[in-house]
Amino acid sequence: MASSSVLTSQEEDFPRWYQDVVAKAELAEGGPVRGTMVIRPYGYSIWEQMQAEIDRRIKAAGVSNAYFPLFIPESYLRREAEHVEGFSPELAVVTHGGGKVLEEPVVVRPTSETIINASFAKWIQSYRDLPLLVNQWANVVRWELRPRLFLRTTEFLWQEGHTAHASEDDARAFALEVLESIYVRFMSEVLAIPVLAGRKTDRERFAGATTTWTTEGMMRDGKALQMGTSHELGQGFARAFGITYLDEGGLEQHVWQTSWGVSTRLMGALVMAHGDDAGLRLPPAIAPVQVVVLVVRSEDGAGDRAAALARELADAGMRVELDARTDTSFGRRVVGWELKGAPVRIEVGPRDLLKGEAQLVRRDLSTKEPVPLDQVAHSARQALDAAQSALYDEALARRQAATSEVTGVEPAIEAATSGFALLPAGLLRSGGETQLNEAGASVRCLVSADSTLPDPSTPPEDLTAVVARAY
RNA sequence: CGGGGAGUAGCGCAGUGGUAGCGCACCUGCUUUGGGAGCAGGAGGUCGCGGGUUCGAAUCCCGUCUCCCCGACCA
Repeated sequence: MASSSVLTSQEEDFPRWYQDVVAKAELAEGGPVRGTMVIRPYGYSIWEQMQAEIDRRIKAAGVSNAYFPLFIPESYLRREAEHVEGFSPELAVVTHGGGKVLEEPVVVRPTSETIINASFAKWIQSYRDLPLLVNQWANVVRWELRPRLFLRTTEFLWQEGHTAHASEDDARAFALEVLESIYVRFMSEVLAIPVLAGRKTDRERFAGATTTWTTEGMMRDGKALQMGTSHELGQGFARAFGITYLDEGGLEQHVWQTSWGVSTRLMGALVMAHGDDAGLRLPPAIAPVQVVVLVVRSEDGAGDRAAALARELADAGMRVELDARTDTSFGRRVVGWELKGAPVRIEVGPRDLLKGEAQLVRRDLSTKEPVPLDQVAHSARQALDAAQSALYDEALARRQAATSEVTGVEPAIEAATSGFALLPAGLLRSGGETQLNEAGASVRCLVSADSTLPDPSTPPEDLTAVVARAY
């Protein structure tokens, strides 16, 4: 009867709670090789929603999808010095193929800058070929010693965009457009997670980038999660791979590039930003099942009425599932849907029909209220809209309450034990960032004084450092 | 790589030399179904692997493999 023992409570042990939810909501489980992950059908359906939303936005920005090989010649990685140095500790290298030792080992892509830029070098001849805007949806492998489902796995799924531009300004503008118009908006409007958009410090910068822009979200335990990055790559890869074009004056120029990605880590963000002790709380915009119509008991026409309601809701454009199982108790089915985070539940039983109503339950608030049968579609739509903004508002209020302004490294470390610390970056001086790292915290990003995206030209020491513990 | 643990049913665990067990999950039947139902019956294990000691090993000894936790990098 008690539903309290379904999950470890967040307060008791947040990491354990996370593991419990991922397992019991049937999102994912570990694969046979350490660090690998089986994404289960329900988890994958959420990822598919994310993909659809992100893909639509990427295409709206003028980017085309393509696909590049999983295997990359090892020599490609070596062409950009900082890039190979950054990735070599986590590379999976294939040394045998077809029963023979390979003449040149191939690496399983940890990211695709090198192999994509080899193509770009062939495709780009003239300024008329620019900008070149390409994205791919793919799996990548980065060998992980301490894996956690969705957050850090050896193999993960992502989208990686790669672009080439005629000027540094064009490249920078595009990197920032992706960050703000695609990532920040997707995360806040669809995932209902408020994020801080800022610049990475040199220490946290992507291997091979000149500037890394990031979006950082706060999880319910006060820790930060990097949710997406957009890099300015400068001309490093262009020089390494000979990506040149003739400008309007007939002069040979190297292109300026960007790359940017979000991964299945977003699944972890979704779980940890909204979930509570009863399970997931999915924002309606991303929920595979927005409304579940639950038949309490099928007697006295309740089953038929529920099925009709489900059709009505689907016709009204909602993603609906009818749960008419009679071989499982009501309580078990309720707990199951709470674990899976369905935003709205419509309960229909004989007792309700006698009163001409159904029960509408909002997952985000745990409120249950009767709704006249002929108004269910209208009420469900309203509840979905309300839940979407309520989840965002709650997450934002939580972050604001757990963010404090500090004026020194020590107070920043203290504040980071429970949330974000805003520290004038000039106060970090030489050893500040190291001191933070030794204490288990880090500079998640640099933002302007009002916590908005900083102007690219502002020197780091004039910005505000967001300090937190991070996943 | 340094330190600390663990390998027994799908999952979680108990079992210090004498017939392989418990909870959950699973199967069958009946009663149930308005917040993880009850009863009865049932299926499921080369006890990580190899060797040794012993009348007899999940248990003791030797070896070996794997996994997990804590310390440096990463979407």
